[in-house]
Amino acid sequence: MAFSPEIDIRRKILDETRRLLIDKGINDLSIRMISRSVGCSVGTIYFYFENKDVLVHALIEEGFDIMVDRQENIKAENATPSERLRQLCRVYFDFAMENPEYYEIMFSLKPERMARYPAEKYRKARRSLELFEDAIKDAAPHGDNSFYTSHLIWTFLHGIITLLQAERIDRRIDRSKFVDNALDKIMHMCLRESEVG
Amino acid sequence: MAFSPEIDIRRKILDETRRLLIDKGINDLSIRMISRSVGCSVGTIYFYFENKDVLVHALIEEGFDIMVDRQENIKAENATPSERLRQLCRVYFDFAMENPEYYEIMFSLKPERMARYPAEKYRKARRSLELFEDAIKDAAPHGDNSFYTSHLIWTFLHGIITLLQAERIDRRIDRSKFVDNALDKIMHMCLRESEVG
Amino acid sequence: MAFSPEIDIRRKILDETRRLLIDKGINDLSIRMISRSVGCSVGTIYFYFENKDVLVHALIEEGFDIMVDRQENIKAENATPSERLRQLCRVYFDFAMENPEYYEIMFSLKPERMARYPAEKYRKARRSLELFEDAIKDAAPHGDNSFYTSHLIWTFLHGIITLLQAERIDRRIDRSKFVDNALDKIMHMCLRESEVG
Amino acid sequence: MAFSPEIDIRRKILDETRRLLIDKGINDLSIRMISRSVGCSVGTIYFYFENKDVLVHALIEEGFDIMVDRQENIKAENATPSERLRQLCRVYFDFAMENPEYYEIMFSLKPERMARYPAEKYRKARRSLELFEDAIKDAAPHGDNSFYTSHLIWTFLHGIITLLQAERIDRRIDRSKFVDNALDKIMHMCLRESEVG
DNA sequence: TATGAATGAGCATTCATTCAT
DNA sequence: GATGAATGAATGCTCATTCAT
Repeated sequence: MAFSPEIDIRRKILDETRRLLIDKGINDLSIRMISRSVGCSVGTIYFYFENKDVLVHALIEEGFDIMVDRQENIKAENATPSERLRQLCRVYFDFAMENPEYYEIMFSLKPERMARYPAEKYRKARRSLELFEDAIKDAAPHGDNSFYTSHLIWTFLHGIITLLQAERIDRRIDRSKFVDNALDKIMHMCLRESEVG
Repeated sequence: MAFSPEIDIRRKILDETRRLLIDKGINDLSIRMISRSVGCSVGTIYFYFENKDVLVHALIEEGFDIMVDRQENIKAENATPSERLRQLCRVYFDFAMENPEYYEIMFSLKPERMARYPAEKYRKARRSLELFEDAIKDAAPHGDNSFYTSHLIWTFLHGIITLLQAERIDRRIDRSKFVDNALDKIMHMCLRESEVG
Repeated sequence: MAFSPEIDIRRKILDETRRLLIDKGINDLSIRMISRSVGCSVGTIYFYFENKDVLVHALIEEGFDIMVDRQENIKAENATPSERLRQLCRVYFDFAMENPEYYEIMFSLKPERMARYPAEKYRKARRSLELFEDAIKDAAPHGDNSFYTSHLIWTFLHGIITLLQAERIDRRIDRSKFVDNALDKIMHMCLRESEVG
Repeated sequence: MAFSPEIDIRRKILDETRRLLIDKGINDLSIRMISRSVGCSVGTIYFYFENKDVLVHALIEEGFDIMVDRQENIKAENATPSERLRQLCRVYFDFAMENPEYYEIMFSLKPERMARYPAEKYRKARRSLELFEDAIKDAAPHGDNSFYTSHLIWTFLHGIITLLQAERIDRRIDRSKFVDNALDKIMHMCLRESEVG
């Protein structure tokens, strides 16, 4: 009971789209390009995805699935709460740097430029941030502004990620040290924030 | 030495392009549209600008001119160095929020997706960051990592700006308070960084 | 002798097609749309109808069935022959105005632009005109040009109908009065035609 | 000072469009088809005509120009008023039969299926009908319902024309006699109408 | 019977760019 | 300097139709 050579065209469409996203970006991505890459007709794309936005939405969903899955499966039984928070940040950062195409459509698309991401799917998108919140609560249990703080951490991470991906960070700066240092500061901020603020 | 009735078509092209950029965004900006707006032929655009990328580069340059100009003209004679640093951040943030389309082409375009921004123009682009560095040196004269710190501040600001512009920040969060709070933390970080690190 | 749950898919296809024809028009009617409406696959449509033209022919046939049925079932036992003729005209006119999309495919499609309407089906199409002929014979029994006259009446009715449907008739003209008046003239013509001509 | 081989592309586009309209009809007319026929690129069509509707509108205008011109230039100094009216009808009929493509877009397009014909152009479209009105006033000066009557005549002519063009008229009917006979009746109607009504 | 996956050609429209004048 | 005519390739998307299962 062998698989046909075209194991799963839907899958192939998603994969090729992702691949193309990396070097073309969302704006220069076209259905025809994808169909050429996949080796099928344009019509076939439309058979699996109602339109271009729906196809991109499917990829966004995948991205959140993968990222949140990684975040939830951090193995750190003996780690201190603050070590866990730091690992969460690392996982977020690493996911972004390893999957710039996912990251771009997940966090950089301006809503006015494409159909609104369906509301029901937003829950998963929010899950990532909730994990930050939870970890902050654990690391600094006396504070109650974990919601606020999680956004601070997130925006900081996002800034580093996007400027690195846009190649705007001076090459003299050691990327790894920079991130570690930034995370140190984030950690510190969070503790003070929760203890004091 | 009279001016021709069309004082400066090149100027007019840039002005109209800027205007169009602001309400259409870079991706919906077309040469034809610009020529229609300016009231000249497409050919004329190509007379002054080799191609679309060159025109966009000119816009990027203008963006930096405007922003750096604002940063350099902060009037704060009696302000403390740290107040000045804070104002610098504010000016950067405000420029970004008031000119999202400029900000996007200045900081979010991925270099592999368009003709390389000419090396000589990068100097002006770097000038903005140098102003941060200088302000940090003043505010914390004993440290020597102002280069590093300026990048930290910058990435933080950039993260907030881009997530706000992509409408990813929860609406429950008061934008103004969030930014002020973030700036407080940035300031604090910088001083400790410079004093201690 | 139980019916299958899908009593008659062919019937359902025709019904949905008719429904769609009415609010979309023949040109915006697509096989896919029909299959979606019916709840079957496109293949199923092709199982019952060789191609789109055949399906449209079936619709034309239905149109003639409905119209001729109405014409034949005029209840007017005590009416004079000329009153009956007038009613026949009214029924024709009303059918056309109530079912513009039907009327269009029945009478306005140019034969060179689609597969020839099958010869055997033309009989029913002609039936409508024969009813006019019969009525004219009754109303003016002495003439023998009822064939000719029926065409005159028909073309007149058709002209009014199509110009009304194309919204070319001045709005100041009261549609109902206009038609009544036209019918008066048609009647008058027919009598004279038959008596004199 | 010889003409270039492409005397006037705009003209050629209009001519080819007209030619294609004859056997394809408005619904199966495509810009690509036209460009192929003309031997130019699609872009060239769009250089001369903003879009498909504008191109068709230009043809409609041409049609009215030609038809009204013919109607206005009837030479009939010694003719009686009723002879003049009859000639007007003849010219209308002949124009329609000789130029079915013009006639179709001039009088059969349903407004919901394309952009509204620009209001300012309607004046010329109405001119044709006004000529009928004037002729009726001359032929039957005592009546005052020439407006109404002109519509009657027009609808009658239109019905004959469209059914002939759709090849719905029985071949046994002699087209020329049929029209003459119909015109007789129309004439008669008009006189009575005006005298009596 | 009925399906669903797939195709290839088509649609109107827009684009950056060229080039003779 | 500046124009305007022209192109070829691209865009997202829809279509009638086929066919192995």
